[in-house]
Amino acid sequence: METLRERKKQRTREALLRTALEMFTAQGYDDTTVDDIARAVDVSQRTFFRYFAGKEEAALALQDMTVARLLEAVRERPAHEAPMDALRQAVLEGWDTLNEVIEAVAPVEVFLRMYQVIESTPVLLAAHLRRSVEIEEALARILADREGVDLAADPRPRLTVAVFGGVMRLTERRWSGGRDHSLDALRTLAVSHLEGIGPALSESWRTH
Amino acid sequence: METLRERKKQRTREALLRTALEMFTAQGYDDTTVDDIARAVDVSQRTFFRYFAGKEEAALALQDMTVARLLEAVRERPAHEAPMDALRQAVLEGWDTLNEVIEAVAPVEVFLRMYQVIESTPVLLAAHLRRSVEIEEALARILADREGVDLAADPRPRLTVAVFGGVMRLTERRWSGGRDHSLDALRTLAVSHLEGIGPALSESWRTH
DNA sequence: AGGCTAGTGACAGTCACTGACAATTGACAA
DNA sequence: TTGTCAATTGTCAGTGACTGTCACTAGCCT
Repeated sequence: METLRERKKQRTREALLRTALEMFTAQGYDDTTVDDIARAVDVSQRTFFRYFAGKEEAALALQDMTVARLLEAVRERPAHEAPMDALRQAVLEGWDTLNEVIEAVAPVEVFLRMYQVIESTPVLLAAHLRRSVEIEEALARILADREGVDLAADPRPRLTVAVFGGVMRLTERRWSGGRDHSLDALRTLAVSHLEGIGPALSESWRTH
Repeated sequence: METLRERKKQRTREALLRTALEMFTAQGYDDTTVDDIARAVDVSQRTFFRYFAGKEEAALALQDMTVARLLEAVRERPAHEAPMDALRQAVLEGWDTLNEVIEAVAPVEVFLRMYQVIESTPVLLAAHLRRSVEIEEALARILADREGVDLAADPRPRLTVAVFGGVMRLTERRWSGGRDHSLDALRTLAVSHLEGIGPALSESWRTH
């Protein structure tokens, strides 16, 4: 059983996060000050920064929660799958179980809306991209492990992940720039992009 | 002939930029305040912000100067080249003529050292990555134009650029994390990575 | 019950950045 | 050359993210 103190902390953190996400999606990231959030939760601004390293961290918290799951999913993919297939399947799997991961904090709808906010807020997009670099490094390690190659000597794990990551970021961008902001549209677009890598890399497009 | 006023402005801007780059590479980005830079150039802090939208813009100015050249180079690549080849050749070409572009402001050495600073400074790396998104969008437009396809309907231009961009960012990262920080090492690594895309995407690595 | 300590609020300070206004200085015509 | 206009700059005040410090409160544990 958790102690009262721990439960209180948990509640404060969740209140801050929920309020922050609500305000970010409602009035935009830049137009929401940390003071606003703290005031709405009725804690001091200083307390906000005791729970989150910065405003960005709160904004990206939901996306962050899905990362651990993704890495796990890749690790658990059957060994016979080609690396790129394992990555694809793991991502799709992650989206299927999205709700289980974030439901304690926010509904899937908020997760998806935060993606729009991220893509349309330069400073948030920048932070998001920087984080994906770290995720890609972790993925490369997992792939190297899975395939039994030496990450220091063999560039293929990082290369595969770089290609995959580039395509996934394109997917995020086009999805959030499009009209259909459903999870299903995201899935469809991702699969279509991943299948399109081969054709796109072929010699010329004009000979159709 | 330029007017005196314009020459003065030019001189102020270059002094600010040169000083900023010098301080960034010498003592790090975070440890250099805008006040430091302004004081060193003997202008007010306000003036710094009249020449640069922010501290980041000064830090990324050199890298920015090479972008226009890169886009031009892609446009001028022979039409028979495959899209990915055109991108590769344009980048290599850009590095060959690097000095011509930036010599008015700083030597190539500073350009290369700023890359280390960017890669090792989270907030700068984030800004750099965000900018590459915009560059990729421009590249996709150029490719679509070159190949005569409709960017809105055909995902191949963006897909190609996404893959290319992912691999180039991997190149930057590994280069700056390595030992040899020469332009030649960067070239070699880029070529090796671009050639490795195919093999990395193959079914399995274990069958060698 | 009372000491210990984690968690918090209040306060002061730094740094990036912005708006407003006054002072300066180059440009240009009379 | 001189006076006017406009561009450039400095000063000042303010906002917002973030950090260090310190005293205080409240849960914890004996």
